Amino acid sequence: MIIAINEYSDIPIYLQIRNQIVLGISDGRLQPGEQLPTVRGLAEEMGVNSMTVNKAYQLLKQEGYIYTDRRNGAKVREQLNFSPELSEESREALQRVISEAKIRGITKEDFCKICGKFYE
Amino acid sequence: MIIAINEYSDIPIYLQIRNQIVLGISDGRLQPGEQLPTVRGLAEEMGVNSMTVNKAYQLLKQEGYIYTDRRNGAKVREQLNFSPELSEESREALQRVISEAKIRGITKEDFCKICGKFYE
DNA sequence: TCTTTGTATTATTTATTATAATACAAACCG
DNA sequence: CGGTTTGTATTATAATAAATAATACAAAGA
Repeated sequence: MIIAINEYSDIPIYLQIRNQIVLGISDGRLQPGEQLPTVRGLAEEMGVNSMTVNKAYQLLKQEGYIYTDRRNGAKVREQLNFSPELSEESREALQRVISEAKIRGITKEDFCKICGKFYE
Repeated sequence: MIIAINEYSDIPIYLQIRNQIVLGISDGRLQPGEQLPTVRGLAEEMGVNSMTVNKAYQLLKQEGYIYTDRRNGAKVREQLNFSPELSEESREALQRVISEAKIRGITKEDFCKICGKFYE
């Protein structure tokens, strides 16, 4: 899976990496059990420091999306056993998005249509 | 309107202020044309630096939510004439939220229900 | 004139982010 | 066994962002 960063974004690189991998898992481009690039390999490919990639992997590991093995690298977890509820961070982010939507006059129905597109 | 900040949040104070004011506008706690607290007043009330509040107001002004007057302070804009579409930032944030929701097994229907709650 | 408003300026401190250069333990490979 | 590759730890440094502090200014109302 191609991971590209936007150097002009105000989102830190390590978070952009984390976000893209989570997105890849969610849309199936990364399968459960699939091998991720090595820390050094991805760092070189992206032109960033390997510790920056490591930071992203540490976060993904802590969040339960991946696991790592000293020898075998990082893999997507086979069973992503999360609770079927949004995290606190996501709920707050969603509230911010919806507050903007309301101000812009986007109806609940239209908003759900937009969500549907992201759901595919 | 009460503006409270979470000092343990990883969101900068000036953004927390900005977010709460946008939220207040969206749910009607702040009405169009309504006077906002003064920069210095709000800073003292919240126990933060006045330049931090000023930074939030600058952002809100730039985004088109409020306007300021050297003598009369800051007010919510009467006509919030935004395009009826989400900003790029909001769309990206929504995509991140939905990617997490999908991984957690939350269906599109359940997600729309959650959105409905935020819409009131 | 005095006060209050947002704003500008300058400096300093703190925290975060990113890079750099190594090093280490574990485990696989030939 | 020796060499290589893996994630990880360490230490230092640089760059940037965030927050505070202390003033000062122009505008405008009382």
